Amino acid sequence: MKIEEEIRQGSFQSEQQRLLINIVYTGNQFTLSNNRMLKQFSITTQQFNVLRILRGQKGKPISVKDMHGRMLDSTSNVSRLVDKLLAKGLIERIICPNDRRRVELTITKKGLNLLGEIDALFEGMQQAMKSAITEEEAKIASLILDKFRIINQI
Amino acid sequence: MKIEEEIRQGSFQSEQQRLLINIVYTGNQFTLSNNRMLKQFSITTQQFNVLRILRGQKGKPISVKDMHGRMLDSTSNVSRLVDKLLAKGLIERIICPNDRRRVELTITKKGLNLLGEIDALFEGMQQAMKSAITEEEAKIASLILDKFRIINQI
DNA sequence: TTACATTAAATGTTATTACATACATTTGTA
DNA sequence: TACAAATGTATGTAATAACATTTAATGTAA
Repeated sequence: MKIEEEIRQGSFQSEQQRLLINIVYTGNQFTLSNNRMLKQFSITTQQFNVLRILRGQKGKPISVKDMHGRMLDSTSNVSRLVDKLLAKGLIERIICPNDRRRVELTITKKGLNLLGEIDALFEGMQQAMKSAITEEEAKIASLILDKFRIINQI
Repeated sequence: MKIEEEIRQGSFQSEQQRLLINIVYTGNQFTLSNNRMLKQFSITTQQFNVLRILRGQKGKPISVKDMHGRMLDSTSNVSRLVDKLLAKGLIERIICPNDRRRVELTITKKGLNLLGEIDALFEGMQQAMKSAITEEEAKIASLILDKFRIINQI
């Protein structure tokens, strides 16, 4: 469905404005759908993102600050996300001996196992995405979004 | 900057996966930037959206339910947004005489004036968007996003 | 008409956001 | 060494989000 049908808006000031609304709307939908999917595993999207970044580190620890820089939602409070994940035994938290201000994070086996379970569910979404648009279309859209993002720097 | 540089992620499972991350990240950035811009007018992005939908009605009232269906963030609690906007005198709220369950909303002159002030500020963003990407690019990206959104229906 | 289902809006509740601020540690410089 | 500035993390907070539930009005069928 076209974005103007989804939100029942007749017209936009410009195609660029329409795209802006489309991005925000589509992003919100994905986030919401992800939240619901992850609820059965008792974690939030943000916690899931922390876990995935840690898995991507392949054992190499990462500081709270660096984790923050890599998250999709730059306002997220990593300290508190870490608290939650620690309480569930999904990550480990070690104060860096060289610089005692720093806190290094790693994922536990339990965390990896949880991600493994979730991966299976996300396979379906991977397939759905591939049947919705081609690889070429995805590349084109990503390039346009990359350029479009500069308007935030104002 | 490319999305993989923004979030310092080396690679993605697929181009479609990369686009998904790109949409969510870009949408979050816009929302955040909007929130900050609107703060000087003491309204939130959601309240702003309600006001804009009401202005688009050109005087024709809209119910809380229909307002909900047209919002970008489908989880927003319109009743409470209405409370806030009412308290500021930006909208009016009338119980529908034909169906007393329904509540009809309209924007006040004060609300229209506020939108007018904000419009001026958004002009700059409109220009920035137009210099970032062409009309053609915006159309192409919107079409791809429209197709991509079907993956949420799973 | 009565009983029950359905619809529209409001309200309750708990967790999370979006900041601001504080705290501890380290760095740079005289 | 002393000491201000900078850095990394944690905490305080008021507002908001994400539901679940409730209230009130209407629709519908026996």
